[in-house]
Amino acid sequence: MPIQRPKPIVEQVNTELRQRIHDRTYPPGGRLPSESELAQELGVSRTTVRTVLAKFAAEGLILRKQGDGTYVNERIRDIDTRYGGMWDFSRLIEANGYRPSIRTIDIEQRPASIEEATALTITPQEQVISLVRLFCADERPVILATNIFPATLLRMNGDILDGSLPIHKILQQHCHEQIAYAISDIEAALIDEKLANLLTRAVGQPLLKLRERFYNRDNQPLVLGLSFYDFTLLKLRMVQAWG
Amino acid sequence: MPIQRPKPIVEQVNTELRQRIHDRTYPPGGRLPSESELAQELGVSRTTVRTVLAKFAAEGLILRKQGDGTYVNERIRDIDTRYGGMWDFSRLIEANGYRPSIRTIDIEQRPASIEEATALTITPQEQVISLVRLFCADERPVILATNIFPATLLRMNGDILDGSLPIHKILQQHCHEQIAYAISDIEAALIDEKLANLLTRAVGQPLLKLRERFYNRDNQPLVLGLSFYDFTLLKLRMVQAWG
DNA sequence: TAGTGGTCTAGACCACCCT
DNA sequence: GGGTGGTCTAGACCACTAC
Repeated sequence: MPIQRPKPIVEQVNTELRQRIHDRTYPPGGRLPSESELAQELGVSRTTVRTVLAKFAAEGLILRKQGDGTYVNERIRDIDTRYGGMWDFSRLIEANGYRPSIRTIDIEQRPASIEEATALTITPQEQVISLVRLFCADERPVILATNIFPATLLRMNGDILDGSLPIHKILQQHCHEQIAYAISDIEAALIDEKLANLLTRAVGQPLLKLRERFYNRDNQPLVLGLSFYDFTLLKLRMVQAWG
Repeated sequence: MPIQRPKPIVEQVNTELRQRIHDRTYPPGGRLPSESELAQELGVSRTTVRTVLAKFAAEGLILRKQGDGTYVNERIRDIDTRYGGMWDFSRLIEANGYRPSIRTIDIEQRPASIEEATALTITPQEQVISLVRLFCADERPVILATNIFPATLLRMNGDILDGSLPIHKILQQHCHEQIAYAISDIEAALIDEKLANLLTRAVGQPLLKLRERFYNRDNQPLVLGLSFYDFTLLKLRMVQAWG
């Protein structure tokens, strides 16, 4: 396990310890070495180790007991808690034990609607890119996701969007924009005929509906997301740790 | 603003700075003093200030720009992002701008079902407490919440449960147990006749359904939660920050 | 009592943005 | 150049738990 100086040490320690938990070097329910031991072994300060362990504890991945030790949480070990879980549908599908694939249903450039223009702080005349994709788990459709962003964000105009990428990667690659945070509203909806067709489910059944807005560090709206989520195949699971 | 030594300094700084953002001492979109200035003014180390600011940044409450400064996120300022948001329904109702109230629908002691016993790691013969409550926003019913926990957890047997408390306070007060983390599954459901009656909504409309499991630091299951959530009145909103 | 995690400090150096 | 946030260190002291 070579710690390389040029890359942030905290990131390297994070990756290494996460790996050790995942590959059962530190078994489920088992105790980790003490912070001092880890610091010495990895050649970093105890503060650095604590930064990483604090992150794990916030995810519920480990349980820390003062005066005792740090233990791997066997209930969380296999849950991918990085990011909020909703950003990257492919990872979500993988975390549920399926093989992810993506079908691009539609991609078009058109003027923004009133609502879209308001949310993106542009004028209704301005052009937006609308990207509609179907995420599948083992070839079974589970999520229908629509993303809308201003066409002016596209740096390389002749470029063809890579529909296999998660939306934050598309922004990064095609627009040189970095997503800083997202606000998501979770709702429920009924399957209509169009959705039933795409998701191969029965009309009238309940679905999860996710409305998302993504912003960069300058608080500029980048993308809108509207997703329909078949929770019968895919668990939308959140872990919340106290403190 | 008196910083008292006996209580954790980080907590005091957290409270103070959160207050300043909330009461517009640092106005929406405005810039905070630099970390060094804050450290000096509050009489703490820069590390301590950074610990607090890192937490705010993770909630999306502030936006930090290297070489520039730290800014209040006007889009998040009024969103209560502490805890995951789903634990404390009364706070959730308040955060949406309503006055919360709670009606206890039913409270009983009975043997655990197979599923309950499995989830709580007890035997089906063992007794559980079932607490059904209706949370209202300005007297309008919005959440029907059922909590189930082993009767053996109750320390004071003659005691009457305080139905006005959030579940983690009940555990604390009546069982001397501290919730360390929770796992929540978010689903959608259709309103049936019973729900329609309690929530005064039409049969067949979609609802959010939350399945929650709460654990203590020893990874012992404490409580199960099953809640039906009327998202038309109450936004279930999550903020996810990148990094 | 020994060892663990919890708290907090002081300060070094770097990368980056502004003017 | 001067100030900002980003990274990292070494070490002190405390609170708690197990033995």
